[in-house]
Amino acid sequence: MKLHEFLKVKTALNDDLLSDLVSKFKKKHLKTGRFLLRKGQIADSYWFLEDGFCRSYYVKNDVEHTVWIEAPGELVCEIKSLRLQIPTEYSIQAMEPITYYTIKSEVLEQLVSESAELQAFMVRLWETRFIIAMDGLRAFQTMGAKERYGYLLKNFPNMEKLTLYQLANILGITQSSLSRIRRLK
Amino acid sequence: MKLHEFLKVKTALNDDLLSDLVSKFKKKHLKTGRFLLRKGQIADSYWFLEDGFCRSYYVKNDVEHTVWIEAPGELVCEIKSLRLQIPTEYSIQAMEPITYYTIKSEVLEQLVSESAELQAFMVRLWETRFIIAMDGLRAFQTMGAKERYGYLLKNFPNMEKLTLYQLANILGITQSSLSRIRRLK
DNA sequence: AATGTTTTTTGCCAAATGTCAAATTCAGAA
DNA sequence: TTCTGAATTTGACATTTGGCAAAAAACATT
Repeated sequence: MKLHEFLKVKTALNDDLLSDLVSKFKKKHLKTGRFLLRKGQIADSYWFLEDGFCRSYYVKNDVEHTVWIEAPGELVCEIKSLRLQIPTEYSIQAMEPITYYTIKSEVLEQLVSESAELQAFMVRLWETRFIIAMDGLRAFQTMGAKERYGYLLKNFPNMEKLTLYQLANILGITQSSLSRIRRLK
Repeated sequence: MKLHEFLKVKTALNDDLLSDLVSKFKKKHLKTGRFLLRKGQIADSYWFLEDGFCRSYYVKNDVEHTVWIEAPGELVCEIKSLRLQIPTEYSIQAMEPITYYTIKSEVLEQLVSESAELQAFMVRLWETRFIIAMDGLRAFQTMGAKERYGYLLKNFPNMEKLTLYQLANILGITQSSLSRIRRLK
């Protein structure tokens, strides 16, 4: 079971606590195109993606902007909506049939508050996300589109899963620009 | 004492633990232009900025790129270098005479590991940073330079402290472009 | 006030990216 | 295979942004 492995590797929980934690998750499935979260909802869960990719997108002026891709083996959470209790600006959609485990945030956070190991895990989780986000920001601040494209592919090979249009969104450029960038390299 | 207030508000520590924690920080000062951290060093501390602003910048091809501004009342930490134990890519420089408190990461993290309240505080700290970073990423992905400029000023009025050149860096454009954007608005 | 330094603005032109639409390619369904 | 719809590429042209250097403005020092 991937969730079990994930938590075993990432936390220092003993087997009892680990099993207890895992048992609090519910296994679910989603067909291609269905949503883990839809714009306007208030997020109240964490999801562990076991299998299949999702993409997060943002809608502005009736246009979809894909902002990120969620890969199997990741603990996914729309923390802004969850923490501020505001409707989320994002939709998280299954790009293919997915298997995931879900846990309500109150349940997870109750467990977290009772376990130093789990708290440490959460700190690391958000630290790591923050580091990745800051590296991305710097890519926008200091690189042109071509260089950013190379950076993204090198560090996130998963991006190959996206359509040209979606990948261009993530790079902050148009699909025609990305197509031309590809041609020249 | 600003540090004391900061921790009192942000953590749910009782007065004893709070005072104990505060006592582990050392108060320091830095003159304008001096560094909290220099490129190539391995970060091993957290800093609480009590007074005065700093800027973080990144050097690429011998050119400085200001990437962010650190304001009084913030707990500052170069988490990538600290966590991965790699030389930092950033320099953090005092933009004016600053007063700050410093604590070694081992010391803080030891205390954190012993206190559920402090652990919760650290989780919130990095969650919040992550949210801000993701909003910034989305600004790059979905806005042009003009709109991004408006967004930045509205949400981070501190940016007024920066020179045109530094602000342009943060926006990912050149100073001449920013100057032109300003003229038109 | 005079001087020197830094910051900002501006002009000129080049390069990058955007917009829109049509052509082409690709992939799956029939 | 053939057909169909989606994805990608391409062309023509507009707009934005960059690079560079000089001019102008703002600031600080004497």
